[in-house]
Amino acid sequence: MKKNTTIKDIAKALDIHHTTVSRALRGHPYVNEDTKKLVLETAEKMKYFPNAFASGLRSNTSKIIGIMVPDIRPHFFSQTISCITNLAFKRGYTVMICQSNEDYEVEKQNALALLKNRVAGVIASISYKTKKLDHFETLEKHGIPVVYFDRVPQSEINNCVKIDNFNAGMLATDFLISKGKKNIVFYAGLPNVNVFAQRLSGFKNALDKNGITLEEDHILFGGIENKDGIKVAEKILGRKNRPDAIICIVDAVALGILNTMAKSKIKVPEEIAIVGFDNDPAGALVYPGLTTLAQPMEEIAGQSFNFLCKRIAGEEIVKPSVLNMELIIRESA
Amino acid sequence: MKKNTTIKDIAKALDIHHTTVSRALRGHPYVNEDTKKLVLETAEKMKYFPNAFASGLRSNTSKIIGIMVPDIRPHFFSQTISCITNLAFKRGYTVMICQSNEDYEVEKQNALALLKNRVAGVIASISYKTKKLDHFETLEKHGIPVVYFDRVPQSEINNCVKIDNFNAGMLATDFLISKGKKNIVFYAGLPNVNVFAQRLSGFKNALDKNGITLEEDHILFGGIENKDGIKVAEKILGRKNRPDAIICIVDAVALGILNTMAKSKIKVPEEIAIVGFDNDPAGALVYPGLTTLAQPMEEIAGQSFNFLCKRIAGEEIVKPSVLNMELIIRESA
DNA sequence: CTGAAAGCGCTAACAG
DNA sequence: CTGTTAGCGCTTTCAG
Repeated sequence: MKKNTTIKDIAKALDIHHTTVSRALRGHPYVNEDTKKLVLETAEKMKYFPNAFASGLRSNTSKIIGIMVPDIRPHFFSQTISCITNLAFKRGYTVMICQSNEDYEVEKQNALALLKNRVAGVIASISYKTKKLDHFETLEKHGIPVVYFDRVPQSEINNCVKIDNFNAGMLATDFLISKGKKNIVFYAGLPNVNVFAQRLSGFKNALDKNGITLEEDHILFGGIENKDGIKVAEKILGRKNRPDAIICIVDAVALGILNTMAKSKIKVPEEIAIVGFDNDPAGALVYPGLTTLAQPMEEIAGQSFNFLCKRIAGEEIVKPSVLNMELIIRESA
Repeated sequence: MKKNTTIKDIAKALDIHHTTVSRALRGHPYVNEDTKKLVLETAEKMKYFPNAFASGLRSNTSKIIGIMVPDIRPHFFSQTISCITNLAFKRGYTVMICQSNEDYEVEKQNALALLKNRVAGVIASISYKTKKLDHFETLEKHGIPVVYFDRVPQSEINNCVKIDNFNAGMLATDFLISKGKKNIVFYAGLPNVNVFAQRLSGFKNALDKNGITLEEDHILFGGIENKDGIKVAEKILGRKNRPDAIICIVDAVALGILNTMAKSKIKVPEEIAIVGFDNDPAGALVYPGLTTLAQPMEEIAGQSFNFLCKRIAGEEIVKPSVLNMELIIRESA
């Protein structure tokens, strides 16, 4: 293990002061062109790499941005993280990624880890269980700006990028109604998850607007995994008065339903149309393909990163970004 | 923006020396129990957070580990990154994640970024285009150990966790033969990608072992996306002498084939059986479900992290970890 | 344009 | 057990 080259080493080699080397390296204006060139060449030759600790210690900030999510694995998060990482790279930032696994205590510790490392800012999507925001407040108090996306705290007004889920719920419903469906079931997943509740409100609103009365048993709750879709499908197939369409707040469940329908030889979308949410890539691979509402992931990532950059630069965000989901029409509806 | 509390602030408040505070905070043995308790309490009260820059500057290392992958988004990578992140968290590490987008220059810059931040170690899966390893050598030269997984450099002998792809290719083939299939096509994807070539060798070997002669047109090459599967399926369906099984080096392509078969009302697996690789989650959601070979992702993550911890601790890895893929039997074969 | 001096926050070595 | 001293590598004054 070789000792790292420092600016002092370069200075010694060139018999100048290390301050000058520092200046030359950073493109400071007050440096003789020749000196500068010489320094740059020598740095290259001596394999100099700046020490982020030392500069961080001085500036008390880094070229790192923190990303906090509940889980890296779902398509939505891996996709947005990937986009943000690419954007960050272009601006000379490296990303530090934390996942809470939907655990409040872990999320808290992650925030502290980012604080210790004095990240320049944080982009976060919070865990379902997070009610208290003190760990984020701590970040802000230490001058680390936080921008939220997707799962934003209810109390946060401006520093966030969110989806108009109400509108998305309407969009899905209107689309099915326009296809002549009248007997639409809405699978709302877990109660008291904001995002889901908003989609449900959109559904109700669309029915209302179209003068369709909502049947009591047309709203279902339950888990949000594939296997839950199988349960739902079986329940629905057992009914005497079968619905002619199902809207599902997550694709995983919709795919479970789709699968069960295929096995039961129910024709989709003729007998039952299905619309999901979130544009899971599997939806494009199944047959029939799943019609779904997609988050504009690149835009979400772009806006979040943009907001964060602004906040890092000291600007204030005065209006949140509210983006719409897009209907992706495939075969299932 | 509040100034951060430092150990000196605590020292001043308690009228003791900051060295003592430092010792107390780190659980150094030579500290009076009472003093220690007092310091800990005061630190808590004054909202002290250690400054990673300062300690990093001293020790020239951090509690950060770097993860380098070509792309965060594919299921395999998001899954392994997620596992590694969780393991790292338990050991007090934070992770820094870099993606190269299969670009050698970006990979190089990412390595430098990790170097600047003096990460404690790196876990890497290299880009297809990476032939020169100087950026990784630079890391090693600066005392940053690198452990490779999945896409490991050919020259790397010990510090890696890899998959026995040859064996996996055999496994898939043997399975189909055991099901009575004789006329098996192998879709080998891009030529000169190691992983794929090894799977192909396994296929050839299995045929050989079973006394089946390999037909010229039973090995196909092409892209590795879903749409390439559609092309392949169409090509095969057009043949007078249709194969009775297809092995596909990636699930994405296998799923494209499966989809086309469903559309063409070809019975799977009766008329054509299909086996994929990599256990894409979509394979579990389609009907019929895709039989596939799965990487033991948790084990890969665990071994990689384990190797890295050993290397950080100064131990040498004397034998690479070679793991086997597991056959996941669903309906398609 | 260049140099000198000081200090960011922390820890290691040494002396009490 | 505690305090002193020094220094990690860099940047920011301030003085030439």
